[in-house]
Amino acid sequence: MTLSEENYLKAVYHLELNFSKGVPTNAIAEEMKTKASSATDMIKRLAEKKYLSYKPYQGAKLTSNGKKSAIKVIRKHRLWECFLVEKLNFNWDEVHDVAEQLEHIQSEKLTEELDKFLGRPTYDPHGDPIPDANGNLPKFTKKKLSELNENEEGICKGFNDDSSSFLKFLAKQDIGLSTHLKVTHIESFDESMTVLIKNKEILLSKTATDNIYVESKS
Amino acid sequence: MTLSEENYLKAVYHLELNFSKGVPTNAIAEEMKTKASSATDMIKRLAEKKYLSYKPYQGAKLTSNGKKSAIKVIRKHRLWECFLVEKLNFNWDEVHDVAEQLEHIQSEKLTEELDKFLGRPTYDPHGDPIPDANGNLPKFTKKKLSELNENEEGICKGFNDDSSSFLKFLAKQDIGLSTHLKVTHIESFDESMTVLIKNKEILLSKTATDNIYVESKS
DNA sequence: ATTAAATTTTAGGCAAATCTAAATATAATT
DNA sequence: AATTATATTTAGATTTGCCTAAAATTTAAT
Repeated sequence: MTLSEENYLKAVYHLELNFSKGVPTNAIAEEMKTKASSATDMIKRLAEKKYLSYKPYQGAKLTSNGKKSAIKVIRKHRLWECFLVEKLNFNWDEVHDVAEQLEHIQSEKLTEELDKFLGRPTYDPHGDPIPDANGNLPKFTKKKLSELNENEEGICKGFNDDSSSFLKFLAKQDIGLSTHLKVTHIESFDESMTVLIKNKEILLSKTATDNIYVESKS
Repeated sequence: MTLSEENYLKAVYHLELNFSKGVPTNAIAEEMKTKASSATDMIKRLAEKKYLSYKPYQGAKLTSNGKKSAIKVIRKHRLWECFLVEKLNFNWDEVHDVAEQLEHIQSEKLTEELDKFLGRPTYDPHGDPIPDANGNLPKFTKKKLSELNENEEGICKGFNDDSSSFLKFLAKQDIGLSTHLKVTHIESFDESMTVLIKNKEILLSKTATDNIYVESKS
């Protein structure tokens, strides 16, 4: 499989979350930052190679084979992101471009040893789950903090905004991955939230709670 | 610069050690496992881009620019080899193919942080010197153990044979990177060597001493 | 020095991945 | 339902990197 084919598979995989009954050519083209005609060409090739099923004008769907390949790439991407952040002092917002390159390195042994070296992480620095060697995702429904109700608790599992100002804000409030938190109050008029973190009560705006992902107890 | 261009530059760099007055097209083609006509094509492109100078039928020579680019790739290759061996439990003879892929990852920060993470190594697991960020090689004239005279000492800096039988042999004799050794006797009729390693005298065949590199005191 | 052998280059083609422009099919609107 | 707009596909070109076969050049040998 070529590098470009891998990238297309990944794109289709991500898009299937929003287009469950066939991913439109245009959506793929947009995701790949290319033209629809180029996307058509590639879709045809991937269909020929049985990575996806495709009928003209009806969009594309990954086969189980295609899905498996996509997940392999995603696994590598997220493992490398962990490596970059935890071992090489990268910030969350710096890892993506490099991980986009590293995810295409072909070596079963490398992936396996990297996984081991990192202590078999289950989430990447953005809080996205890392598939295991068999392609199984940890069953974890990512939920926005803003979706929790009063008195519900959760464990912080990721963030949706990588801007350095947001990161600084989080650091100041002492919020990080796997931080435990409990919603003590929700202000109805602006949906701001009072949250208990490490025995301290903190007020978070709706904008903030929309960008924090938690794993909820309930 | 494309991946293929980088590989050609690296090939020419290595070949210049043997062909100081212009690297023949055929040598490049052989090194790249491709045909002479393909090599000609690429040489022309690299010449156009000022990575090397080239006159038809006269072979190729790297420009200072081309040399700099080649050294950058080599630096990354050797750093990754260190990483694979020291952190991910690869054996010396397993690293090459993966390092061939990793050497093309583009990220100044990645290279710099990897170097730091590894403790700024100066030699890779094969004993080859690692250029620093400015392209400077540690001044170390690689010498075969077989080139030492009686009573000379040296520090083991690399091996030329990656076969697992040779590696096992080395392990059994307790010879590794940076092992100190002293030549106590050379048998003139077969050039076998008696070597003092960690207070033990060991007999090594010419075949063995030809494949062990040392940094000599003198 | 002429011929023979080896090396190198040119010419013409092919596959991957992209593009623009034109044609076709589907969806939306009046 | 006919028309307009949007989405998708096709057709034809381009670039990179490779190939084979033929032509040209250099080197070696008689």
